[in-house]
Amino acid sequence: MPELPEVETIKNELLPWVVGRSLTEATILDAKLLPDSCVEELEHELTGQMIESLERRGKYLVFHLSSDKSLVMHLRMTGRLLVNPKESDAHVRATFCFSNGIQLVLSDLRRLGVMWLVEDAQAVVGKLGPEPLSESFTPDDLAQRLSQHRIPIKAALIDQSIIAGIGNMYADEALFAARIHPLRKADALSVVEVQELYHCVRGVLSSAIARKGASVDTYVRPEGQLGRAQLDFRVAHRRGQSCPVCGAPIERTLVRNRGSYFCPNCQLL
DNA sequence: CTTGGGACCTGGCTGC
DNA sequence: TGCAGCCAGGTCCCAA
Repeated sequence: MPELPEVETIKNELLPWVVGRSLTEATILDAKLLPDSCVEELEHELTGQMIESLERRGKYLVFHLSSDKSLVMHLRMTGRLLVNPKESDAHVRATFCFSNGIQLVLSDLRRLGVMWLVEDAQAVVGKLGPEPLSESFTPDDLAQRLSQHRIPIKAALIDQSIIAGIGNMYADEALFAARIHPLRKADALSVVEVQELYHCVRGVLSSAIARKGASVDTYVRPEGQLGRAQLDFRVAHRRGQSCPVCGAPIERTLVRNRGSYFCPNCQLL
């Protein structure tokens, strides 16, 4: 599932294909993709537009167009962006043809992905919390934000308005690395614990970007290769397997209705 | 106001 | 073998 490292990888690998290129044709095959606009209007508005730049904000992709509008995309659980896919695909939801002859395909098995064409991308991404990997984001920022919430720390880490880009998998990995139980209250962590968590969040995300994302479930990179970050996972999706630190079996519990994997011995409540 | 839980969506897997 | 039900989870929406 695309979280920050996966979306960052998609952005990096898509960049050379689309930036500076013009859209010759846009085809939306699933109206559910557009919560706020109609298919024909959006197809028409996109045609002829040049992609001036492409950026990631949280888990969103933002295509800045020559019309000064922005196409903002969220892949949610199973959305994929593929360049010139060779294999046939029953879940294609949109296709984009570019002036350099390439075809960009949006495929989405569970149909939860969405996109918006907006005057100002802030209308979509404005409510997001800080980027965890930005230089301006400090341990004090994290401490200040966590201190305002009584919710489980796991729920706080995946709340996009508190901090942007972390999803279920990387929240579990960061909490394991920091030896913090997912159900601890966000505002009850010590200064030392928050500092440790800050470094673990950044470490886990940076390593995953270096590995080009985690290919669990449906994630593949735009040119079809798999990511390798899942090979580093120590607790995520490893219920029953041995904790790499102490050997105890990894457990799964629910936090806000999300499966949460942790070591009951290393991460005490 | 905050917090928590369900809905959305589909296909693979598990267990009876 | 068949099939019901669980599981995956990002975000929105509603209720307490």
